Amino acid sequence: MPVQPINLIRREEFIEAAIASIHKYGFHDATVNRIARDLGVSAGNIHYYFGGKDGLFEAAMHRLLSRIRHESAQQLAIAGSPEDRLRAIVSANLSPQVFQPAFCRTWLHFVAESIHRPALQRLQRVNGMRIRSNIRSVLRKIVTSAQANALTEELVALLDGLWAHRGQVDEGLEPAEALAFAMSFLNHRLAVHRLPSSPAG
Amino acid sequence: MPVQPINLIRREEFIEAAIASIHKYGFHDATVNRIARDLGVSAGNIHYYFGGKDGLFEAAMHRLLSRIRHESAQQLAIAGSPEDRLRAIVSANLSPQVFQPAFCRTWLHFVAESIHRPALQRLQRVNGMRIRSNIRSVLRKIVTSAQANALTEELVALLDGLWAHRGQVDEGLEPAEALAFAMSFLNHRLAVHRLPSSPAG
Amino acid sequence: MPVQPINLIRREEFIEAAIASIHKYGFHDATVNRIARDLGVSAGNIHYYFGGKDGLFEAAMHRLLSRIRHESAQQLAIAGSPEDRLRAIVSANLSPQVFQPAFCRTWLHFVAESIHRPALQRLQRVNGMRIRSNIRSVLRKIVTSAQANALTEELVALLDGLWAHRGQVDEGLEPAEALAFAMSFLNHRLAVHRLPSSPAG
Amino acid sequence: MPVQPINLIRREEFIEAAIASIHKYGFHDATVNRIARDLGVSAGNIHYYFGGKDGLFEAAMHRLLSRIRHESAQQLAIAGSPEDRLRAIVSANLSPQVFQPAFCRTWLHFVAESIHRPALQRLQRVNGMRIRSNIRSVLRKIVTSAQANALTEELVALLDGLWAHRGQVDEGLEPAEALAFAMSFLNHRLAVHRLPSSPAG
DNA sequence: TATGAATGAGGATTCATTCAT
DNA sequence: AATGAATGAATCCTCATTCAT
Repeated sequence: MPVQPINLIRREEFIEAAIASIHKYGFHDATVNRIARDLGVSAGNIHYYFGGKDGLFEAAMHRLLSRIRHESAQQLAIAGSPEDRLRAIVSANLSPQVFQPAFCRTWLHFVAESIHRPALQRLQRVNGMRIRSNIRSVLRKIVTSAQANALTEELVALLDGLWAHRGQVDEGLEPAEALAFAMSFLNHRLAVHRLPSSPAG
Repeated sequence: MPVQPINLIRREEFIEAAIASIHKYGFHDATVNRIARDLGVSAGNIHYYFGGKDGLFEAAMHRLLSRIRHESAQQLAIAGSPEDRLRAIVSANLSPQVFQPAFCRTWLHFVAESIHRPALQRLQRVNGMRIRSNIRSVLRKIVTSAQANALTEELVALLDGLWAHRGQVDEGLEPAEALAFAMSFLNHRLAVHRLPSSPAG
Repeated sequence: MPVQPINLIRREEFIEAAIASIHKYGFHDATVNRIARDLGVSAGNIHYYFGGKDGLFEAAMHRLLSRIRHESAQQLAIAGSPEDRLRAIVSANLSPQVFQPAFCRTWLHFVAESIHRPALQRLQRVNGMRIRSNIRSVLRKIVTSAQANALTEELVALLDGLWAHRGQVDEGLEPAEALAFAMSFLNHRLAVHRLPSSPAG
Repeated sequence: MPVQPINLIRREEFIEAAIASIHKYGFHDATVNRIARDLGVSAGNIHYYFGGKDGLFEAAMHRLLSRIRHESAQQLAIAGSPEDRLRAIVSANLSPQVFQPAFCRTWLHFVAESIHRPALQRLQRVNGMRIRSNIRSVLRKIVTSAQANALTEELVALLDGLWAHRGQVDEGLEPAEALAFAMSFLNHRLAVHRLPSSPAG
């Protein structure tokens, strides 16, 4: 059972085919036969390259989260102020490259399935910790630690909610719209903390 | 094959068992046999009462959404001002009665599955329209129509994100915490609009 | 298990419903539930009146063959010469009362199923012996014994073939047409034997 | 799911096993499991090769009718005069190769089942048209067109009746006997038309 | 008599997986 | 490296049958 990445290009093709199949047929109906057929190869290859269906799906989820992480890294590289960095993270999670139906839908399925699948759950948990850590560390430069914690959860929930929405409907929430909503949230939400006095005062 | 609700009590038992099974085994492994066995009856009954597995799951999703709707109605009944009504809606969606792991997890599965299942999608779509309509109508009494639209999407996304989070981890986000995050969002977010002048000048 | 003909009228209703269901749904899909539902009663009654599905179907086949036998008896009662008697038998088997799609189709199913069902096979065998005996006894008054044997088989095969045809297509072979074919056969076939010398002579 | 005849030999094995199973267990009890088990393979193969049970049965019926057609073609190839051709057709339909219990019984089941199964009905209909057309075209060279039509129906009904008989009883009507009856019919029936004047005067 | 809820065996079918080639 | 035939467990579902009411 050679699991070594002998042929990385081949693996990538399978992973993309898997994501495409989940998007096309749904998680339950994305069978190894269909994934392989859409790729024009035999189903046996999936076991050769990934050890089995679970292996392929884990690789696919890993790939999905890597793409988001990569997008964030790119946007953060050109960001300056803490607020710019925050906007970079949000922007990265909603960029047309990652915030596309196929990705959001597959992510939604992975999140739902991850509950009863340790391997997927681990990936999801690590990713959640990473993004929260990123956001929190930036926020602490702007607001108090307590406020940073709350705001982090709000922001993560908002992003997850937008992804869930995008994954549900074929046409509805375009990246630009989603970004507008998120930026609206961010601007208004941060504005309160920048004020000299509490509004309820 | 009576599809009409002949024996409503029996149907409720099956629906609860279905939700419990999805929570316990996951959507994919919540088979008719397991659901029936956990209830101590024969699998054939599911087809007798619901016409099939899909029928049961549709009824279960319907039940789930009804619970949330019912909770909202109750909380709204005692709410006075528009802001109170808004908090009532948020509070209802995060109350211990509905914001429980079994419900959030099942909801997460339903949302993911609904994409390729017209019957579930319809339920989800109607529910989404209803909650957005509720929130928007209240918000329009506080802020401008444009602001109401944006705020509605932000709030819905936040709630969906919190539900997704609660559905993913067995122990993590308690109803009280989630409510605190949502209220924090609501208070700070509305505060901006209550200010005499925009902070950005 | 009261199998006694307590309520003969009720039994007749079930039998007619069974034949109608076989005609309507086909033998395989004529389930006890469907038969009972079409009659507006509960499926349990079939077991009460007939001991089970097999009992009902045996009764139905018995009824079917009785109808043909009854029709033959009626036609034979008014027949005079041997040739008239022969025509009476043929006419009875193709009369509009018995040579109807529902009967022919059900008969076809019974014949096919009878092979592996002793109870049905016995009925079919007895019926076959009876009709052959009837035809042969009449023929012996017209032709030689050897010729009578051959002609009997030819005539029975012809009638069975016409029934099979009528059972297969919804609209095609009307009783009048079938009767014309059978009479054509009979007249021409008997004509040969009435000739003073063999045609090949 | 390859529907193309990739492995024709394997397909033939399944078809023969299907016919044997229908002969052995009856149509209703010829389950995919039994057919596969009798062949010493797994039931899944039937779906792999034929797409399902229906596909196998359609292929089996097709095979059955092909055999008869093939037999007719062979016999017709060596036939000379119109009457010889007629005898060839009759002889082909009653030859020991095709007029065997397994075939006649399976045919009987197919005919009965074809009523509610479009795919089987189409095969049966096409076959009926072909054989009628063959017989009629030969008969038109011997008798008038009107007589040819009637005689065709008589002959087809006779053959169908003989097949039905052969399919019903395990041992009863041997090919030689059936052929004798059919030839008796043919010779006597044609004799009338060869006479200078009708016997009825 | 009659009902209809409940059963459980048995059906076709799907699918990940294996393995000889 | 790749195929695709073959497997067998597991799934949903159907149905005749039973039985308390």
